[in-house]
Amino acid sequence: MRPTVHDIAIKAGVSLATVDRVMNGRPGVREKTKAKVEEAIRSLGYVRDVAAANLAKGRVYPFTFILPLNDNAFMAELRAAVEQAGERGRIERTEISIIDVPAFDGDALAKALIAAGEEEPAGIALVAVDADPVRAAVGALKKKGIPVVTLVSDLEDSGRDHYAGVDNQAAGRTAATLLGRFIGPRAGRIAILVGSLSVRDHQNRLSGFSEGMALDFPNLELSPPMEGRDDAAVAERLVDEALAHDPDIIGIYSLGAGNRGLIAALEKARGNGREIVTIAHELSDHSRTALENGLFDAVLNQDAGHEVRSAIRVLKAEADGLAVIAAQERIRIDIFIKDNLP
Amino acid sequence: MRPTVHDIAIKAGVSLATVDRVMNGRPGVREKTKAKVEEAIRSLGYVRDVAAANLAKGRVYPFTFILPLNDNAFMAELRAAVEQAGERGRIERTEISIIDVPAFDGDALAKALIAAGEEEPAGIALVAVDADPVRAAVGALKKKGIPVVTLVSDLEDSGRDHYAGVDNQAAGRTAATLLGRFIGPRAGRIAILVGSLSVRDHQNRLSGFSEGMALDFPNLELSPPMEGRDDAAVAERLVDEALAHDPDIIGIYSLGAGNRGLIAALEKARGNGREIVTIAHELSDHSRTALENGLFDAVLNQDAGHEVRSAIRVLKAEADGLAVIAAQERIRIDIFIKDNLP
DNA sequence: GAATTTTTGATTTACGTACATCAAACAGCG
DNA sequence: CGCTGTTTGATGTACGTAAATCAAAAATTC
Repeated sequence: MRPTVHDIAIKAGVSLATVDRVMNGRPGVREKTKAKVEEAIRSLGYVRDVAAANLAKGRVYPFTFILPLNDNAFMAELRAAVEQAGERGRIERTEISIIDVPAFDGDALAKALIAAGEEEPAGIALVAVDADPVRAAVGALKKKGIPVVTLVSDLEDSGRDHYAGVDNQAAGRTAATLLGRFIGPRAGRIAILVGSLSVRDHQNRLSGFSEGMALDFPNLELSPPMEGRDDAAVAERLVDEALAHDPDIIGIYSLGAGNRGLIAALEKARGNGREIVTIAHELSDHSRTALENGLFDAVLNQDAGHEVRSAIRVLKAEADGLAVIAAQERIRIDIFIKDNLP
Repeated sequence: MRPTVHDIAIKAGVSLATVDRVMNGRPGVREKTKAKVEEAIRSLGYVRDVAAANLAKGRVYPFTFILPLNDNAFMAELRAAVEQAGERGRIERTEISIIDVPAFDGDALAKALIAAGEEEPAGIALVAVDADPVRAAVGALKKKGIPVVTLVSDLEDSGRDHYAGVDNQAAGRTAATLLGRFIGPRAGRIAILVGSLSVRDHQNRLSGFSEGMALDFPNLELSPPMEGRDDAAVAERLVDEALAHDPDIIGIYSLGAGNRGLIAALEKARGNGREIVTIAHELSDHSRTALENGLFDAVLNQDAGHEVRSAIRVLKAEADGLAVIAAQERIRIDIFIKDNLP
């Protein structure tokens, strides 16, 4: 049977109260006694029953998630994941509230952060926009002692406690390798569709992709990136134009959202007898279908659910002043092709 | 504040005892009263505090895992995952014991299953070997009412409750697509290295691979599969011989374990100026290094930790007579290339 | 309407931990 | 030695649920 605080008390030859004092860092215990208790804990291999502890504490963790009002599938999934976590939160004693902000708008995000801080939550998660007001707002939150984690898109030099998202540089390199190898020895040009270069994740993907391409595939040349603002209509127009004006385009890397528009453009291209090797990001109903019918050759994905759960774990740990096992919180870059769709 | 059983009792105008009777299916409650209570539960949105419930029940779930004595990295990882789950089990109130059996030995496995059943555990997980005695043993366990899940390798028509592992047919197809596309339009022959065709997972991978190859890559011909018994030395010899005798081999699909031997053979081939496009299974230190230095082009992986945790979740649900959300328990086929290593 | 059975209520204990309070034992000091 | 302050013990309550017991009330049967 698993040891309890009672067993510790007996083993250490002290009272329950003293064990409690040691375990919860309360004052009034001599060093010698403390050592005895800690020795007993070690030798019995005691681990605190977290469920019982939480039950006794009755503590709840109010967390605030700040999400961009983006109508693409990935953000919808992310939002759903947060909401789901909120429901399950009743069990994990978290209480999650969501604040919406316009997408790609640093000032609005900074304002939202400050407002969120007023409520003194136990932690804040945000999808960062790379802008100085945001950096400042995060700094202010940290000064107030509120744990902050960035979600999906990071913000360097902001003092955030953790980044719950994929290594986007690596994601870009992954895309480069797959695209280059799928295309093979042919020479040609690659079009790049980004959402916005004002978010770190897109910047990093682009840089990783360019780096990987330059290194391994001299036969392929990159066109300057097109900014689609994660909007299907804009993306469709941009891709249409690019394909029309440049017959040498034989591959596309779409590193943002707005896959619907890209798919529409690719369908037209296929109608004209043109096959373009394409790699996109984020698995959704649309991108899944595109994989199945061969319009997309691969999709790189980050699991929104994993990211949200990781963010919550980290926020909780920070709130409790516990250490975070970084390796355990690493979010994987999933590669999907038509054959390994989940 | 979250509603408790007390709130339910008040809302329904009954006593706590009656609420308890309804919630735990105890007898002695009129239909009308039961309906009142259930209505209160619904309207208040009550969800049982699982942590508190488990605490009160003090129930433990003794589970038995039967694992093959295989010295390859994947099985070691699987074993480690089970052991880790065992330690964490103190919290989740599971008590996991491991039974070792010789690898690929149906009779030994069947015997172990019967012995495990004698102990009347709350559930049994096994890495199945495709043999009739095993099927019979599983059937006997089910007749005794013991939940059984297969792990990593499935066993059809055995009555097992669940399979916690990847879709190996799909994994084989995935390998075919990647290998075919990486090779490109060149013609040549593909060598196939299997562990043993007496386990379902290897059978299924092979069949998926053959199917995918035949369908999409007529330029590539398959050599008959070589059985390496997941042993590094055997694998090395087989691959050496194959490469020596057949200069047309331009790709290898290794669908079992024993990557060390394969890597050794590939290194020799590279020394002779021969580059072979290679896809293997299971991410380990060896295969990771092989990816990094280009000996492997892709590695397909199943996350042993996920599989074990899924198996435990399912066993627990079965033991409690709860439904399993199959979609949630699907194990993904991870694709790794040099750029997205975790 | 009395006897019987079924249903419900009231109350208690337990799970493992957190936290508070009060009393007792102890140490150090002049 | 008595005084002060520190350390420890003893004890109780709480968290939300499970499970049991016994008494009381209601419904059913004859």
